[in-house]
Amino acid sequence: MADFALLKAEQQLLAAQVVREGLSPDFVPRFIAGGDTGFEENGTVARAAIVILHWPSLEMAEHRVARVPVTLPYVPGYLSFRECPALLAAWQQLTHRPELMFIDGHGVAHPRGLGLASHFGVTVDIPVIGVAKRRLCGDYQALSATPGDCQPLMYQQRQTGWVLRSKARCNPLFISAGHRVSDDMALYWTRQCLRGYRLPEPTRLADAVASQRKGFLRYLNRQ
DNA sequence: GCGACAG
DNA sequence: ATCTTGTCGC
Repeated sequence: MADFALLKAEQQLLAAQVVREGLSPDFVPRFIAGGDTGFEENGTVARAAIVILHWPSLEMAEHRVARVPVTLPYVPGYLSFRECPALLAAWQQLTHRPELMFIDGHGVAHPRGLGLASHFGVTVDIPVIGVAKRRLCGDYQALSATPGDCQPLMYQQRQTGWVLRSKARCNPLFISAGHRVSDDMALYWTRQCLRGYRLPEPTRLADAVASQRKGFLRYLNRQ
């Protein structure tokens, strides 16, 4: 079994390296990436997918998948140690260098400020935004039913991100800075990448690739 | 002690 | 995350 006390100490060291600012108002990326992880072989193998999209069209320019044996069980608060290896393997296969990336999971909206998006961000040192579908920690005021509405996510009297109603009749998204982005820019760019679905395009497409949705891969290989 | 708990 | 079809609601 893993030594979580040791992993906790490592998280604290990495968390100290997280930069919660970046992306000036005039920032214009050429490529935006999206990353997500799935599992196969009864959960013994992690399958990470990273997609590269053109900005502002958000059309896919590249997509890579990496399979890596799982070394740790899923334990809330320690997810990054489970998924980072596979994500890094996919990252090394890329031929494009994105200026911004979205990852399925929390950034600093984590008990020790080091969710997957922050862990990966600090490791590759590029701007990363965390997009989670569920809350890990923190509280927030109720959201209205209006699409686009948002509320700050608070944890121990500090804002750790935003809760965003990205689409009508859908559960909200939990947006947080991963690395080299501010809370506001994380929210801004997430909104910029929304195209009518609950998830922003980078994460939505990475999820489609990682989960190998039937018909999606066939769709990619055609045209 | 009890409840919460990303993917 | 994953095992899985149809079904109710907007």
